[in-house]
Amino acid sequence: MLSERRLEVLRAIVQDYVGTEEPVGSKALTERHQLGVSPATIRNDMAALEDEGFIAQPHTSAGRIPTDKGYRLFVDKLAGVKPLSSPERRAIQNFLDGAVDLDDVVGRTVRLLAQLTRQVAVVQYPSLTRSTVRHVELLALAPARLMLVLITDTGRVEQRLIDCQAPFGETSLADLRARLNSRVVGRRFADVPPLVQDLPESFEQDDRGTVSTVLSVLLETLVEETEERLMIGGTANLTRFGHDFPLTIRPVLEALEEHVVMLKLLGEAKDSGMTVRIGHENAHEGLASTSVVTVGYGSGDEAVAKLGVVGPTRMDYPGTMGAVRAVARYVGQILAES
Amino acid sequence: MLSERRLEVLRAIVQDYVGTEEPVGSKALTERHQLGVSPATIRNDMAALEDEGFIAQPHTSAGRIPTDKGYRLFVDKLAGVKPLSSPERRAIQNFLDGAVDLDDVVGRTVRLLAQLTRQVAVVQYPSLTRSTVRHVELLALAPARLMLVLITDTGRVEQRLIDCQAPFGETSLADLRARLNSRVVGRRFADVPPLVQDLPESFEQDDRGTVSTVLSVLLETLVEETEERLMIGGTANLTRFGHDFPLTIRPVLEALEEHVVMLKLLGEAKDSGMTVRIGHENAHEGLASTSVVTVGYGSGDEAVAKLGVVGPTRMDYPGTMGAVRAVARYVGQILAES
DNA sequence: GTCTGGCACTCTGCCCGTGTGAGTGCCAGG
DNA sequence: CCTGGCACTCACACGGGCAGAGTGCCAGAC
Repeated sequence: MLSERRLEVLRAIVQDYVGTEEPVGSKALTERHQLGVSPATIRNDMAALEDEGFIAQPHTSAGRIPTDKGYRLFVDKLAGVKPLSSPERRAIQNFLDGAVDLDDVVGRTVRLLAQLTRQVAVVQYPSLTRSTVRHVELLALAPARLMLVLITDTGRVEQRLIDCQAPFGETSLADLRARLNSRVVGRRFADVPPLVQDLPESFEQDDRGTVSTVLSVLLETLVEETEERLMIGGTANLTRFGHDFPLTIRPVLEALEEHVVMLKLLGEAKDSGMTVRIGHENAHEGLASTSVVTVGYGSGDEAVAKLGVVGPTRMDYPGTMGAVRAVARYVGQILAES
Repeated sequence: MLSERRLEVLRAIVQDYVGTEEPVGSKALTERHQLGVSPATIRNDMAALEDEGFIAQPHTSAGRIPTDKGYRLFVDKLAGVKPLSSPERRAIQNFLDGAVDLDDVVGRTVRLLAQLTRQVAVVQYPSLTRSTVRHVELLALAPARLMLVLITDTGRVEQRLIDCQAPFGETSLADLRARLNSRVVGRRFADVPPLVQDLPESFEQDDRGTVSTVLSVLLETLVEETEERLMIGGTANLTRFGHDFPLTIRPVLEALEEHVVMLKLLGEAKDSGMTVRIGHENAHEGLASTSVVTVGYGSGDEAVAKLGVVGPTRMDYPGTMGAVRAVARYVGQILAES
């Protein structure tokens, strides 16, 4: 087990390295922090920390930098979550309050998070699996052509075109619309299928085919749209990444553009509470030099989606975690109100 | 006026520079191209081209590189549009044919264009101003709370919540829905306002307020949503930009994220035909080192939106223009079919 | 046992001078 | 008007030398 002071040394190394972006040496450490011991002692501690794999030196006779494992220890044991200042809190609230619809909320959140953390922000749209149905609408565009519109409680609207085998009368349409709504409004997506299974039976022979088609399209929409969407912003912040540009940021940009990859990444994080994945802990190779801080957010107690930031492993963890948590809270509030 | 050969020299310089990314000298030129004259002669021609501002040298005694003005001349007079190979065409068609809805069409188009040109792709969603109304739906969510859903011929759906001053009966609602649709379906957005102006008068006193509110929300939606949306992809290609990274690509990334900026950029381009804006011809400062190739696309004869790519001024203009034009055509076809 | 000061050692980064090569401009002659 | 020749100019790569930061280790103090 590491002594108290050695942990303190690690903390100091992380802090200094995050601030200066340069390997930090024993002398500089004693100057900037009140450790109460001499550089020589620090050197011994550093050697121990290096043996344990928490820090490393880029070249012999350079200062030390934290390893992924070092950051991990720092995040788990040494760092708190730094709360935002109250002007910052106010700014967040003001900025988010202006949103007019769901796209706007997500868009503003992304920009906010990117600005606040000066990193790349990722915000997942509220997931449909956990949402409930607010309304199902059926329109006849032509005698044998319907449009299904699904409205969720998070304000999303999905539409699907349906070609029917046989014309479908206005009366039957109104009937189906009413019955559908009475059964599914307010329900969670996952709960819908059994509730509508027997609907076709209550219709006349001629209409049953169409009713079945409509139902299957509806269920398909519920499932399909579980593929969640996300919005990404602040990629310009990648330019502050490091000195050896192209090699580092190219794979990151590529990963960010592959929304599938990012969704998988978010999916691997805990549903509630904050998750920090550091460097190689990220499954995706392109993100090996980045850390990802994510947290779930939602309108009620339960998280309906996740948001987070992607930045260099050398990031200000307490600050970033504070910003991510705060933004998630406010977005949750906004969603609950609307 | 420049002699035939000097134009030929400029063309050769542009081609070589685009290929090698290095300043091109007189000797290398005579080796790679059959110009039929000696390096010394080329040098004279180069001096003349430099006097006219078409080429420049980064340092004394380095080769020449084209200036913005040089590229302009190249694009206007010297370069054709390089048609795609037929495998490429087939790939485009196959890839776009798989799209299931508008978002998917736009998403696939962006990815396609980015891959094909190896640059950043920008695709504007089909504009609402030029679209027509396919259906307007009114739903009662609560006695005094309506939802307006607007469906366009390009497959977009917009919804708005409306709080009414007074409860609005189901009969009146059906009435309003029917009258609205009979008047506006098939109309262009811009033509709608005069067509619905007198609607409130035909309703009973009690309902007039609500009808007016609904109309104003509808008109607002038509106008508001004229703010067009766009999708951007292929930003990872920016890493192939140049040697002096951060300074060059940072402003470009920033500009790309500001959709407002990009929309303005697209707006400045011609509505029909291809537009190429080279370097400083772009109003936005961050894009001074990029060229933007755009073209309108649409389901019919008329363009409903634009798409294009953003790349370094040193780009393969004929190839890029060919890809952009081809993609625009196929997207137009897809839109027309759906 | 633990901390400390001292010392020798090892690198990296920087500066500087040199040399080479690519490229130019100019000029005189075909 | 084209060409070959020639002198000139830089950017860039190479290599030595120097300074500085940082380390590891060891012997001695508390």
